Amino acid sequence: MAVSATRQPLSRTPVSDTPEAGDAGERKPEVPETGVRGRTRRAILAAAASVLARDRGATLADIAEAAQVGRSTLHRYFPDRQDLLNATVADSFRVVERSIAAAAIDQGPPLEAMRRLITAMVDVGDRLAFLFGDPRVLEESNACFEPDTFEPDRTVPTALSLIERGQAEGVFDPQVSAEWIQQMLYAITYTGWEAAEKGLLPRHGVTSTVIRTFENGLTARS
Amino acid sequence: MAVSATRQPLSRTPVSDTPEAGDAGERKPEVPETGVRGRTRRAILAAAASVLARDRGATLADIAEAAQVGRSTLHRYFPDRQDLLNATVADSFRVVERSIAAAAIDQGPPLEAMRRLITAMVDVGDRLAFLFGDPRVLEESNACFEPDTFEPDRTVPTALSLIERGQAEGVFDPQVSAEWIQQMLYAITYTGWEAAEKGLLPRHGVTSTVIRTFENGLTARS
DNA sequence: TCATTATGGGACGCCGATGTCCCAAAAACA
DNA sequence: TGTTTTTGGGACATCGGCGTCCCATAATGA
Repeated sequence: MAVSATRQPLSRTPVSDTPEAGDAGERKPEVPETGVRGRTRRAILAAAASVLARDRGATLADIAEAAQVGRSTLHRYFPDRQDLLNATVADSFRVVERSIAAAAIDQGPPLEAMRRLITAMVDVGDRLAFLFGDPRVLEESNACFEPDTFEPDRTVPTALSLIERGQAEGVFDPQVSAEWIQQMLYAITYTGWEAAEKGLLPRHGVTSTVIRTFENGLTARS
Repeated sequence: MAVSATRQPLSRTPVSDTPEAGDAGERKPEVPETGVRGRTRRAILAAAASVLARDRGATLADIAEAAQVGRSTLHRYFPDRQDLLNATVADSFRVVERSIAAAAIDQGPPLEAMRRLITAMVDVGDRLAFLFGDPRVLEESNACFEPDTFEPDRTVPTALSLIERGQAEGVFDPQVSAEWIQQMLYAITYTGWEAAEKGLLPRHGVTSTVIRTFENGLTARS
């Protein structure tokens, strides 16, 4: 993995690259994205995230096959490999953000909020694995983020803010940096996802195990 | 990363592919591996582990450059990319095993043994990052391991045995599987190495932070 | 049913990484 | 110093993934 969530990327807002969503940004005089196109597009994006999460360096043919789509069709939607990568990053961000937003981690006791956050993260495990599994995925797609469009406040409450709030309230370990806790949050979640992936952990047990490890570590509680 | 330490690979013994070490296995009628050859060979292997740990998919030219060696020289020592990969895996195993062996994790209280183990693992962080950073690295080099040469008993005491011993003595969490603890052991160590790698954590603080997180998790202790 | 749109697969050229070969220069050794 | 070993870099062919183009076919929808 790498689980490198530097620069709390969840607080960055991707440049409008989501055609089917709101059309606030620029003119979209292209085909109004009929239902068919939207469906194939989403299928490709989902397949890309899923395949790349399990195998970085997967070929475009692999992704097309996973999406049950011809390689030409894939190229028709995403001319470049980089285009596909950027779009998949942006799409995965939206999926993850939506899941996290539903957890309302800025409300309630930090410990419970963290449990909701972990649950939300495990739910979108493959997207997280894609986004943070390889540091380069994010770095290379950084180009598609507008450095000016920083709106860290108007965005989804970040994990980091929850961590800092928890530390301030004496719930999370104040001896280590908030960034470390964030890194470990991703690392533990990723490990849980991976363990389930290879059958080492039952799917339904991932969340509780991750939460348990996050809160107690790996020694026995007295 | 991936931190996939399935099948407790540290208990497997690679097929004799270490020319400069003992010559117990087979006839080695080749050049008796003079000092020069040994040094360049080790330089290449170290560079390969280091570079590949930080960038899977690094090119052979990258590795040669990092080893301060011409690309032809690299090919002279390792004709194939796969050859280099296998040799680097075997070499990294030896380095890691040696470091772990020095920790004598089969002696003393489990908690202290674990602290020594973590210290030893952090010391060879880049080797671990190479070995477990990408599940495929190990899978693909599995071919160079003799399935018959299984000697799980005569080998270095494994982390798993320490974990099981600790669980039996009520020191490590008995509610989760030993395999999960092992996975997390690699994951936390890897995260610490990576954090230091990107300057997020001071080098000297990695070990203590990893130990702290392993033992206590990320919530504040009462 | 008919026109439009989307799809899949094949053919092709391109390019970077790989692996091989060769030779002159540098280093090691006697 | 002279011989042998080792090295680095260039030249070359190969291979696989990528990106483009084209066309017959299937799906959509009016």
